[in-house]
Amino acid sequence: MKKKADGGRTVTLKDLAQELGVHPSTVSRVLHSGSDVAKGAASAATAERVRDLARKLGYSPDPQAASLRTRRTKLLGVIVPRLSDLVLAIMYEGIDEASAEVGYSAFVMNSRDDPDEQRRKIDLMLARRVDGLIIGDAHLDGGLLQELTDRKVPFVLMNRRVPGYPSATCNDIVGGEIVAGHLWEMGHRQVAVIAGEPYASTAIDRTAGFLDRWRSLGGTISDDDVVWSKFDTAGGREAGEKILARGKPRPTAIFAVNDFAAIGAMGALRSHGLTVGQDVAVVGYNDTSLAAELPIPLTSVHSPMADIGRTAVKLIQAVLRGEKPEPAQLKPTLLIRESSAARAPAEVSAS
Amino acid sequence: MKKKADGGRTVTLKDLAQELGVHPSTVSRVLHSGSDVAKGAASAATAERVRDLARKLGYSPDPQAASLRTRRTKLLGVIVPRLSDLVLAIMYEGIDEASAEVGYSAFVMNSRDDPDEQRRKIDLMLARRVDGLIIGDAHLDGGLLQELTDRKVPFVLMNRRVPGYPSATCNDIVGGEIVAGHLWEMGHRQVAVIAGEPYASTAIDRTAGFLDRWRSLGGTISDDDVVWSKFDTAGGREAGEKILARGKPRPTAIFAVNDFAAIGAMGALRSHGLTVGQDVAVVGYNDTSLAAELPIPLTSVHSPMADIGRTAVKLIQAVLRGEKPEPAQLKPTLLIRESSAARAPAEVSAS
DNA sequence: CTGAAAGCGCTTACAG
DNA sequence: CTGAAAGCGCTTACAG
Repeated sequence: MKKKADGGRTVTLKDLAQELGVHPSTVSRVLHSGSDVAKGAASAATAERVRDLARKLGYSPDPQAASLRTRRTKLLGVIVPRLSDLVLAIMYEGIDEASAEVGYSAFVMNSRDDPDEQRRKIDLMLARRVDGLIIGDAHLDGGLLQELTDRKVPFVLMNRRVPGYPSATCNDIVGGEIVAGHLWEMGHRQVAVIAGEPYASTAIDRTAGFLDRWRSLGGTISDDDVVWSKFDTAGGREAGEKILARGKPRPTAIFAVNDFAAIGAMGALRSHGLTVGQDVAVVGYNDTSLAAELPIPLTSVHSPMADIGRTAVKLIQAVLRGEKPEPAQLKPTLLIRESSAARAPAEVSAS
Repeated sequence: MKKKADGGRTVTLKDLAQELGVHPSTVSRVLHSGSDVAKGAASAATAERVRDLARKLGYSPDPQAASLRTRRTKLLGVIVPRLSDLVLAIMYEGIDEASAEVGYSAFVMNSRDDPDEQRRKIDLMLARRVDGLIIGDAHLDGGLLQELTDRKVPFVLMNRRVPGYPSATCNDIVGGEIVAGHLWEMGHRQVAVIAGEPYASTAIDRTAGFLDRWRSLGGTISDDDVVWSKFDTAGGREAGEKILARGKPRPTAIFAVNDFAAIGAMGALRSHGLTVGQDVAVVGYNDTSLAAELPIPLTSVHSPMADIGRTAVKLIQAVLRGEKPEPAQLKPTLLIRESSAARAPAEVSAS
């Protein structure tokens, strides 16, 4: 743990210099040179004495002082819709780890997907002088992003992408395609999609991937088979109710672009006396830790959430070095579980 | 949004002073005086000119520079077991909001309930020079806390308490009592507890509250009816399996001290062909957003998670003012749902 | 009411 | 190889 100098004060560079009888600048130089040799910073002997004492006294440099001088805070700002969304929480865990590894610290804030709040939170981050931003709640219209670009604020997107900007996401189009292939193969021909929020690329891409593949397999699916919804459980339940209330034969399978929405849909199905996995197949997305452990385990597209967060950190580092990194799209994989493991029921009556 | 000066540079105090033809210290004084009158800081006229220009140029003070001078960073460090634990994520949302309101910013880090990691993360926080710590993963043995006290690091506990230290928690003893009362009233006489991790006060208090009330109602419950477990879904499933495998009549009700563990237990029950809410009642704790929306809605003790986070911020502020605040115990309430709404089944065969 | 100075802890050219 | 100085942007007694 961090040690204090005798007086109870925190150890400073000056303390080290004084005790060693050298100039503070020498100490600083040594501590910034490669750890083995003191390449040009000081004699090998001096360097060793400096490093030994620093270790002994538990010296840790004051980051605010350093950043005042270097004009870099080693701080990253992260904006997410909600940290209580498990998906974003896990991405943030990836960010936190990866940024610590490269000497950065991260702040997170919630925007609740509200444009005013996004602005407000970004301002708070910039007021704290973060070196760069990781934006996990980008909206497809993207006016805000253009503004940030104009103002030369370094940022990358995570979780949701917007064409033209660096981003770390799951390849959601492929994810949607995989689900279509799976359900088609299981014999389903009547399906519905709980599509999420139309301003989010995750929703758009997963849905588009699904529809494209479905149609290319010869399937038919109409506009009212696609129900937009909130990403949470309540939103999924609502969408599920809507699907069952359309006065046309109910689908034999439902693809929800998010596990929580899928769980909500499972609830709606059960309220109507339907058994998930038997009467209606359900597939979710993200493979959150819950999916495998639900009473009826949920088939879900696994997306490498922590890796997406880690990748976002790599990308922002590149941006801070002045590069323009390509969007990274990480690979999804389907995990088939009880909720969609049975073949489609032979026929379906109007619900 | 933050404006830049003409040269693209960030606006500084000096810029303001220069443009107004006054001394930087005057600007600083004005900006720190109460917003209406410039009590002693400058003439009303000067004060107004300063404030107008500051607003016009979008001046925002450099926090690292200020903190270098004031020796306070307005930074709070928060340690949690896992941010991907919904309960902690919501508490953190409360912290984030409340600290922003008082001009603080918060960092979060995961300890995964590992003592070495707790130390490491605390060191990282202190290296960043946080003013104080909010610890959400305290272990009851508490050696670490004594150390922090000795080193005069300001901190408060949240979520889990340890006697003798300031903390913001749910009144978990009362929470456990309420559940015992409810299950007793519904006619249950054979019950089991999925108790969580024995190093966490949440687990200990909820279990103890339950057992005490249960016995005072005349109920009997033996040691092997209490199964310790991890707090997550997988842990709950395991514990559920263990309860069903004991070779004695299965309980008619299970109290899991955590919603996720409860969901896991529901899964285990279903695998054994049992229907939750009919064959076996299940009660969880925290009333996470999922509980109400599950296929079989889960009875759960609501704990005011966001409020607990907000309260922790209030407490740490008090500690930073040199006070010694009393532990705050927020009130739980029971929400009865389908998983425990039916009366206990009349008789139970060995499972 | 306002100015001038000192200094928080660090880093970084610049000398020598 | 090492020292000395300047300065990052701010705040805070201290004068006047």
